Amino acid sequence: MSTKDDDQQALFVPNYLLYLLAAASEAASARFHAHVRTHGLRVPEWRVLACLTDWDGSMVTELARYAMIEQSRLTKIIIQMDKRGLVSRRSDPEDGRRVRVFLTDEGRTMAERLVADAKANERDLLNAFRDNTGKEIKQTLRTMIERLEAEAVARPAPEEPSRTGAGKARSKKTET
Amino acid sequence: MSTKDDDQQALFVPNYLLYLLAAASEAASARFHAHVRTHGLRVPEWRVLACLTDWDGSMVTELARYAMIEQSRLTKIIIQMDKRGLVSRRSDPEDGRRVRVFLTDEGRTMAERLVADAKANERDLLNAFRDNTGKEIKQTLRTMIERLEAEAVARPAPEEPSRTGAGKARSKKTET
DNA sequence: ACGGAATATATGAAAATTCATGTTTCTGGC
DNA sequence: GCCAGAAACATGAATTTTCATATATTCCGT
Repeated sequence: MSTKDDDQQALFVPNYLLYLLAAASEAASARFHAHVRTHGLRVPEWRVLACLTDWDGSMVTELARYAMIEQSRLTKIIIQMDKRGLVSRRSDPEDGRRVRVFLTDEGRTMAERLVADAKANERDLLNAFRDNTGKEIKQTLRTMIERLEAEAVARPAPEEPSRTGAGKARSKKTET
Repeated sequence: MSTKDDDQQALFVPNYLLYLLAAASEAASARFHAHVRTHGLRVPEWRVLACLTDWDGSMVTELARYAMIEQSRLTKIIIQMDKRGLVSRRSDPEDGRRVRVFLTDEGRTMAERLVADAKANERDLLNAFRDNTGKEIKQTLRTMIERLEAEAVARPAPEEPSRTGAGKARSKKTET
């Protein structure tokens, strides 16, 4: 027993919280993300559609936060989705700087179908962890996120890049 | 009360398991990832270093699995890290196809420092959830990953792209 | 009403990532 | 030993993503 894949005795990675979170997220999402791709959408696009089912007409910046996509990137994705007819962009009459994003009929159709699929998939997932593993996982994660985000604004992270001087952060374009 | 940020009553996204997992992962990692960048490393590079502290000398394919990075991408990242002197690549004498990756002294120094920082950061995180939120979170995630990966090999995901025929998956390069 | 500071998005160029496929090196029969 | 097929990496071209900044509006204080 235990010839392959180490017994991960005192290994760092397999027991590191951030790794476990990332790996769990990946593992749990893999199947559905593949499903999304069969519909001709990339994951970020699916996220946009999903967010719009909840917050149709929200502005780019908001959408970026909801969908966890950086603003500049989201702008480009939205422009593509617009050309493709999944969403429409209209500048806010109240504030000319803002661009509000709406689902088109086609976009809504696709969004609603995928959300339904997502819910079904989620049911299966939670079901597989019926015992207790998945029992309070959602609440746990919610609490986790809340606290972390609250802390993020409260304690905006220090700097301290160098310690011994060996690992000098290279300001983007140094060397090569 | 509840003017901003909705009461997320029956909203989909804020209660969707896959969203919660991704968001929790992001929120939990944000600070440390920023720390990593101040050391002139990108997240994937940090992952490689971390994995090598556990599995120094592993082959590219293994490393890719451990670090959750696609092979082709990892190859490119490793080549860069090699040039930069963080790792060294040597073809396996036992099997010429394989390329084994090792930490250089410099790489090990940086890796060990960051792993120490990561552990300290993890302590803080788990500490902040001392109550019970973070109590069994790790075990929960571990179980989750195990089951999901087991299931992934057992039930290799079906196909079923179209349902009504509306959302035809576009095979990469169809339409502009 | 004016100018400076904020906000909200858009953009461009450089770098990274993806996908499909090419190479090279083993493996297992025959 | 020889060969088809598999395995492990590397590559190239097309796309995406990133980062820094430009642009356009709105806000505010005076």
